[in-house]
Amino acid sequence: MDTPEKNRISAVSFRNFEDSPVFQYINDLSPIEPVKPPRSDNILHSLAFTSPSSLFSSPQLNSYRDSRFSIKRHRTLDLSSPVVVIGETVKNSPDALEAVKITGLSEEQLKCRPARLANVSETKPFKEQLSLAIELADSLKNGREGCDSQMVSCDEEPMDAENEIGRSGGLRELSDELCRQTNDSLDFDAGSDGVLQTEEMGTVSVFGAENAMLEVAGIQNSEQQIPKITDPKFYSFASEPLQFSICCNNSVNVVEPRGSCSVQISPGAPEITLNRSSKVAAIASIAEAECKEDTGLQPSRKQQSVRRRCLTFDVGGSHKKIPLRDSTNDLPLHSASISKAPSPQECLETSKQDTDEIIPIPRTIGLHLNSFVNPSVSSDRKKKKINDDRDLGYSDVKIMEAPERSMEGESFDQHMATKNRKLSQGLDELGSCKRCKCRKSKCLKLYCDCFAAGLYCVEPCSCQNCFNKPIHEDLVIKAREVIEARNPLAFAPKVVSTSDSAIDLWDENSKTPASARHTRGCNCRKSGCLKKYCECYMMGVGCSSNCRCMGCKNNFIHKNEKCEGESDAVTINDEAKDNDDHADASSQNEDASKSERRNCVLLQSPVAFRSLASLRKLSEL
DNA sequence: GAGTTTGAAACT
DNA sequence: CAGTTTCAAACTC
Repeated sequence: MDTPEKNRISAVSFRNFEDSPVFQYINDLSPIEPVKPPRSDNILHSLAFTSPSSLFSSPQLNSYRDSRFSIKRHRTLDLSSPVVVIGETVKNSPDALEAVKITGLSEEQLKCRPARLANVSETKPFKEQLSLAIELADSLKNGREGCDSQMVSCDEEPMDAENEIGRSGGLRELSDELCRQTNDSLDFDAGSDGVLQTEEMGTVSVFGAENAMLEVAGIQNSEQQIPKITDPKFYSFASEPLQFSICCNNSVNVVEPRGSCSVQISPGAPEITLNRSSKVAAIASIAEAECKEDTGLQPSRKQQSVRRRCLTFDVGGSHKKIPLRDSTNDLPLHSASISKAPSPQECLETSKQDTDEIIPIPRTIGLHLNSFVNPSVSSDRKKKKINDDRDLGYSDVKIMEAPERSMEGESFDQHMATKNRKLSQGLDELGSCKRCKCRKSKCLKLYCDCFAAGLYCVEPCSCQNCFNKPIHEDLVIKAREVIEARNPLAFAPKVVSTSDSAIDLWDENSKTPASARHTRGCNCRKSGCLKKYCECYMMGVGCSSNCRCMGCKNNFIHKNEKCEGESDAVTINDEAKDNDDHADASSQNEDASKSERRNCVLLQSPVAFRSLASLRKLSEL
């Protein structure tokens, strides 16, 4: 607790930092700010369609996301806890890697609170600890080179330094970052998220999440690894002998298990510690999740539809296994799963009971749904990946073996095949794979269907020079920002209801969005809005007054008209337009009727279908 | 599969 | 804001 004596010590120790230019810089940074979740009244517009994930900033349904805590990412490296931990770790144990990673982890968490700095880092001067950290990170970086190619498959594209950081994962990232910290600015790139990345709206990026899982599995560097999972609400990670945990509720706990110290930085904060046995917990929980998925405990389609690019596995939310990812998708496929894990509250309780026992891992791992992709990838490849990992010294392949053991007679291949089928089905339902063929846009413009839909490109895509991949997450985000700056609604659903009630939107018999309309309308000139060049037609909605099309024959039914009367179904817009088209009326009417029937029967676009499915589900709630 | 058409997106 | 260019999907052969 904050006794006067402790405060006095803190104040004295803090002076060690004040002289540091680094600290001065940090001190000038803006404080961390919580991000308010979107209002629920955005549901109708956001849940549907191609609305992006948390990676993107467009409003979206937040039903399954814990809105209690969101962190706005700051592009700064926090030097408070990292230095402390590194200093302690270097001094006390060979678990240097943990310390380095902790350095990265704390980036998001602590915004340089002097009191914390003072309390925790009494053992070494700030500069000394920092230099130790840099030295350590450098040495570790050199030792990690061989792992990079295994961690992620390289893109054919050369990567810039920024991407390189993101690709290589936390260690190199951290090392580079640390070096940069000392050499020039303290700018900490938000995209270098190998170790930890939290995103706005409280999710963790795919990249960060998967790396987090790697670390949970202890895969990266065998014995030196610590269990680590990240959560915007609750970060906890540990090493021996130092155990270190950070809570977002203004607390930092440092536990020296050998009994030397236990520093409670902030009064009232729960003490959360993890140790290496957490790896066992991770493995067990992942295995459990694998089994559960096969027994049907998968998230509903509704959840999937809401969680697009980055699925979030929040505290209090349902648990969703993060599926394996194909190596061609840039990220490791092993251990790319997170499973049932208790809430932080449960974590606290468990850890209090016995920190040497299996410690639950805090949840909230985000994942791009595209990681579901590539169900066709053979399990042999996955196995090969595992073996490769093993050859590279990734010790905890148990994380993949666990489901095999748990399957009682079902082979690994069968298990994977079953899972892949399910993933494939889910993928099809969501229409997640756009299979773009972009050549020049780098898949970072709205030309790219994948990008426009808030999806990463995946293996089925035949795009060239693609940057719309998790390893280029920074670029994706930036591209997104640029586009949204130009048009804030660029990523908004293109089809929205014109009705007040979502229930009205869905014609159960005809599967028709009776009141759905393209928000911006089309501008077709030659296609008559009867080909898929026309976005209205593509989305399965009729042209409306929003459209500026010429010779429109996409005579959809307006909200007050009935579907059965196909021949009568003429929109107001069409009436005006049809005045220009009387010469071709007879043949066109036939086409129009076909179009209407088609529209009434099926929303051909997966996006539109998904959108309406979401609306229908919403109406059922 | 190559070439053409089309309209949205991007650019000026 | 309008005109032009770029782009990738849709379409045709």
